[in-house]
Amino acid sequence: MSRRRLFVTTALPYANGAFHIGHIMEYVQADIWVRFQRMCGHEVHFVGADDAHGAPNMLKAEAEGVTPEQLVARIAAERPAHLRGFHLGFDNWHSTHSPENTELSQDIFRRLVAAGLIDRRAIEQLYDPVKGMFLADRYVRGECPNCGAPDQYGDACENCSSVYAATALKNPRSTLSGATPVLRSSDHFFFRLSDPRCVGFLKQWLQTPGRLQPQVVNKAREWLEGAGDKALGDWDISRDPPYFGIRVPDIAEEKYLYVWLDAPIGYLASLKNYCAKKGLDFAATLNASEQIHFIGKDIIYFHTLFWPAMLKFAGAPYKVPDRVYVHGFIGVSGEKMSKSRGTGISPQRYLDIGMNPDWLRYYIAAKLNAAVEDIDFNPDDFLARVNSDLVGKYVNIASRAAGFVSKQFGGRLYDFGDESPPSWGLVVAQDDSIAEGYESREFGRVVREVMALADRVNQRFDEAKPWDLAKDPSRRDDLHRACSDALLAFFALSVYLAPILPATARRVARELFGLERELTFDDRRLRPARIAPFKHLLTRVEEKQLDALFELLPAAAEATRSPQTHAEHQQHAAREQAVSDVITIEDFAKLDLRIARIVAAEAVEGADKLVKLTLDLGGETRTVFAGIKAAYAPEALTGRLTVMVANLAPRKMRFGVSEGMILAASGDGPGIHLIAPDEGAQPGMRVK
RNA sequence: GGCGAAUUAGCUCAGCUGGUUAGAGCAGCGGAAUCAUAAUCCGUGUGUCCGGGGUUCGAGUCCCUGAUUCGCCA
Repeated sequence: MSRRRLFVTTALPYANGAFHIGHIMEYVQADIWVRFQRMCGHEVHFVGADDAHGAPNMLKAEAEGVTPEQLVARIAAERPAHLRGFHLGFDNWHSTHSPENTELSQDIFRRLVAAGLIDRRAIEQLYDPVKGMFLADRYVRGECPNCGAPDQYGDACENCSSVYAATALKNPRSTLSGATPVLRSSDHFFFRLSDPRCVGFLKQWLQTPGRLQPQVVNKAREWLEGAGDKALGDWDISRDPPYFGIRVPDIAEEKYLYVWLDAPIGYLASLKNYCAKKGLDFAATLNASEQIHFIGKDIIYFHTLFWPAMLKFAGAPYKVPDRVYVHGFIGVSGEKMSKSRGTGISPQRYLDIGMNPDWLRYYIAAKLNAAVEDIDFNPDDFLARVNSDLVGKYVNIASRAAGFVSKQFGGRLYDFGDESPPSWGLVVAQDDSIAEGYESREFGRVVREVMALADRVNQRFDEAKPWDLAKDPSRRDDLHRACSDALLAFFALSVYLAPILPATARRVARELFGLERELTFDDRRLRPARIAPFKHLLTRVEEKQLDALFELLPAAAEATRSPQTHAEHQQHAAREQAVSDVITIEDFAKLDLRIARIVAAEAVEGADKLVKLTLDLGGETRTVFAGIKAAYAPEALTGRLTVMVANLAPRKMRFGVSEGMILAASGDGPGIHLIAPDEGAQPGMRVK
């Protein structure tokens, strides 16, 4: 096979928080694929970057009292340790807030202007007069213009699922300040995606065989070929200040490129930054490489319509993506993962409590295929799978055979010469299928095949009965052959698993077989001559480790088990006068208490005690139902600061989902007393 | 609401363009073995292939319909 040159990216994580399990899944998928390509001798430039711009980052930084740059830098500082922790072999990790990205984004914008694909149009938008900024749909709430449901977001109604413009909401208010937004006009730039040139190009781009998964092509075509009110629209790509982003070039006014325009360009910026470090020519490298993006299904729209069209009409040296590989979401125990609510598995915690990253990589690989399907992380399944497959089957081969060779043959493996050792031969014969599985991202199939081979090797070893052979000096040769065969097969299996288990395979190669270089896929046929005394390669997953990983979940389970409302919950808690059992500082640390600003409060119709609160946590907005109607008029609450439990499991109530709980004191008598922080506290600050 | 996807053994999942009695791993049960991190090996599956129609000599696989779950409708 000729040497491929590959430029591989993963979707850029938003730089306002740590990695979550979904990011790690995507990186593991891409990393496995990349490692396999490298093992085949192909040249890969594998890059990522932080997605730094946009309103949410700006607001979060503001809430924390830092600049957006400081916020982004703080998040960026965490990245390397997490990436290394999971053995993710990115060549470069950069940021969209960088000179390269500014240059490339402005260049692409100018070229699109030159191509006649950028329009300037005045549009009317809701504007927050208090905050002094235009409001994206997510920052406006009001009554649904269709069904009248209260407190709906500015884009769609959760009650009647009608879709509308934020300007259509009745009694709208800004979730940032609580103020009533006003309509204001401003000029925006639009990318003319509906231009026949774009549509024509995209139709052809989408259909190229091998470029996209069929499901993705269908989805994209649906958007592309939509008619009537579903027709493809032009894309609003500029924002007015204040905005954290890249300036629209060549105009006097202060306007910024929309974060979604500069984010994918961050792929190129990271490559460019990498090329500079390596002394490579950026344009030449880009053009010589297949450009491949791994993304989640949530951002198909951007990567199959805007992104290729932008690149196409920007012209050389830019080139359109060769392939976009889409994966589904990862859930935990059947629950949907939520970025904001803290459910799911914390990758940070996984590493902190010392769990082996290869376990997670293996489990993810076992569940992944090339389709756009969601997968589920199930703790019991994880434990069973890792322990029985990796320890029970795979490592066991080396563990049971190595002792004989070390003790009886001084670590020397039998020389089979031209003869093909049976177990080894069995394993090696499967190479095409394994390679094809990796190439096509059918990792689940690879894992199944490798484990089936491990089964066969164990079976043959059993049939040879080396423990009997060892008792019969005349059969010494048979013993040597059987054990060596098993160990050679084990080595070949390790080569197969190396993309998935890089750390483990590396130890096998170095510590057992004395191979000091990186493994290649050709090494599957290598027959090492010696093996060092066996030492444990992988420990088993212990249940208590999973308990530690999920420590936050028992509380969530408790909360969902009982149908009591928050109001009752709060009152119930207050009734118990005796001081509760002693807890440790660790127990206390589980509580994530935050300063929250009540930006809106309204009585809940049909509920005696409930007030529906909209809380600003500093860049993040939560809805909480609190049983404080008896003590507080909703109007009196708006604007004040209080303390909330930010990591309380969300609870579905009759009137909506409550995403936390605010703190209030109460005694035997009537009266509820909301907790308020001292002056200077800002929304989002942690209470501890 | 419209469009789409999913629904296969207790659990996690394979089943390509329809073709013999529907499969794997794990768990369970029975047995063997003792080299190995209680790992391994052998044996063991009466599953309404979500329900209901239909096409066909033949359907988990195609069509219609219903249910549930999820997604998209930018």
